[in-house]
Amino acid sequence: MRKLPEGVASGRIVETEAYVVGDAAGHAYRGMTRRNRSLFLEHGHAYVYLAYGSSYMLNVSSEMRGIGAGVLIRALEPLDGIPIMRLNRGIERLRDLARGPGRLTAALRVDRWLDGLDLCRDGPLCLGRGDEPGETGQSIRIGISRDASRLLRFYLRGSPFVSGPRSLNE
DNA sequence: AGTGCGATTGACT
DNA sequence: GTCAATCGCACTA
Repeated sequence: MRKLPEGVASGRIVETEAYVVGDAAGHAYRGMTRRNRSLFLEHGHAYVYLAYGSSYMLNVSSEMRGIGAGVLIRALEPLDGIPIMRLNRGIERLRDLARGPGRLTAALRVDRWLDGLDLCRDGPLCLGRGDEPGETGQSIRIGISRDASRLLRFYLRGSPFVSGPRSLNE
């Protein structure tokens, strides 16, 4: 759930990727740096960084304080504040509003200022209860070369709101 | 101080 | 399907 001056925007997380302890593809692999320090916060904190100079990525730290690991939030099924997301994205199509990690942060207007935020407490950005879990599929991660074969991407099976090629979403 | 490179996206053939 | 934009950061010297 994202709180903005115009109102609340929220949705159901339908796709994630895990970057686990000892993961060569994870940003925490070579220790703590200025950019990745939020990955080492207690589980449930936001790690936001800029990728490719234009897209923000939203992660949730997943281990105890001092251990670097996290989960990348890759796609959202928009539920509330859809007009707000449409304005933030500059497009109309519901399916594309938050399908992809960079699109998701754009739709929710998530940027570096939210880095380090506790997502389990009431605030400008927070996680809610997961009603309707649904059937989860598993695949390799997208855009990853190191540790490429690990099945650490999780998605809601059958959801039109997940990103990635069809071959990974069966 | 300089260099190389992405956990992507949107535009285009 | 292909491809370039874009910039903060980690790395080297």
